Amino acid sequence: MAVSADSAGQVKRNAPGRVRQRNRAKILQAAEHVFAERGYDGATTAAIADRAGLPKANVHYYFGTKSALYRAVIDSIIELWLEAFGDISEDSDPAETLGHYIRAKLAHSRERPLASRIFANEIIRGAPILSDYLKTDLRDWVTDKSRVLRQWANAGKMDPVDPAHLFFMIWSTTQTYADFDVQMRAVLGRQRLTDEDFETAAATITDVILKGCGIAR
Amino acid sequence: MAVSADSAGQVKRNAPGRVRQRNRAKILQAAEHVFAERGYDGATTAAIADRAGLPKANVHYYFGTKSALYRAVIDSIIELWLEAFGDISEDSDPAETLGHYIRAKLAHSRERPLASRIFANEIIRGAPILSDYLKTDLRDWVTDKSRVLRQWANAGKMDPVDPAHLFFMIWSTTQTYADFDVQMRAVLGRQRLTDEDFETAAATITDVILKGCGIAR
DNA sequence: GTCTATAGGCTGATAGAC
DNA sequence: GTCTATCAGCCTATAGAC
Repeated sequence: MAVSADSAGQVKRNAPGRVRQRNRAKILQAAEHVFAERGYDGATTAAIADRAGLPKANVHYYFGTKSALYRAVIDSIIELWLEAFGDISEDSDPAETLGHYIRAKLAHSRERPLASRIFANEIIRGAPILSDYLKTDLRDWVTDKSRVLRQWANAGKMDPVDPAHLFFMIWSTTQTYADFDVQMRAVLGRQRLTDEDFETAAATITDVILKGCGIAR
Repeated sequence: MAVSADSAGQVKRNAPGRVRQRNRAKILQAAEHVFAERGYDGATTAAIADRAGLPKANVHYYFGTKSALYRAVIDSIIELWLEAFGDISEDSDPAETLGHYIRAKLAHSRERPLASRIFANEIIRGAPILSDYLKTDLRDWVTDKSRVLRQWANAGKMDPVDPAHLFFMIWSTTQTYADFDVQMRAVLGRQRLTDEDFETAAATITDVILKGCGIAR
């Protein structure tokens, strides 16, 4: 079906690999939905194929096994995670830096709730895939940034709050808007969380945490 | 096999219903473990029966279906949830009341992590079972307690922080110690979270949130 | 009340025609 | 490269002997 590249090796339309790339992307996107909604065991390759609009056999053709597909989805999520971590350095202003970090994490919860839920499911399951990442990359990141927070505290820019537990607070308060979305909608009586809800959330979390850490603004 | 009650109706050993009650309890406990570790779809009745030390057929004999067993587990969890909510009333002292509430929620995360994880799984799945509870009991609780927080704010006892979002902060920061236990152990480099870790967590969350809400102590 | 044996359905995965 | 047809295994649930 695909039209090959011409004699010069240049790519025309439907070049080999184009369909492949598009189908892989379709499957990955569908898989993200289904894994987020049903968890690893609850997700079926049939449901993923249906959502992608492809026959089930193609899922196995492109990714081999369900487990490999899950890994591919997890990998794409981890990339996003690292981006969201952003820069926290000694010279930057605590209020601005932490405020920006909190808002970035919250925006991520809003824009990529599926990624957040898959991550949450993976951790609750005991992180069979992500265990290494948590013990290396994430741990190193926290160690590194903790140093910065301690320097801020020494310089009198903030209270001496335990850095690791402070990060746990920031992560949990922001991720809960993706993972526990249903609960918040029920409590707030919304069909969907609105712009205003997210603004109130951002303001509440930022105000409480910055003030709670003794960071002047 | 069971020895019946004697002629006076008094219960001797192995009275009818004793075995039933004990086996039901064994199955419920096993189910809590397996549902927490694997999620609803990942849990199998065989795994639950194995952990309970009973043949698989007994699970169905006592609870009928897997779904009914899951509901029974969820019901027992919700009872615990409501207990943990405790009393927050207008006359009580904000610092003491909220501090106590935060510590109670954190203690619950430590003592009943399985219940917390099952609850988290249920919410992430879209709360098929708990939806009604969230929209009624939980919503009413938040509405009720929000009134108290607003009164505290009007009386100058705390900042006018949005009550619902403040509760979301308290829930997420405390529950994360159960749900994301693996992540914290990886970051802190622990095999298990220690007494000291939980004390640091309690102090950090309480200090930041109370100070962040402008509650004097 | 208990438990073995088994039915019936769904799942991940693949063979093989196109 | 694509997709239909199909398999082997596991899952929930139950029938029926004890």
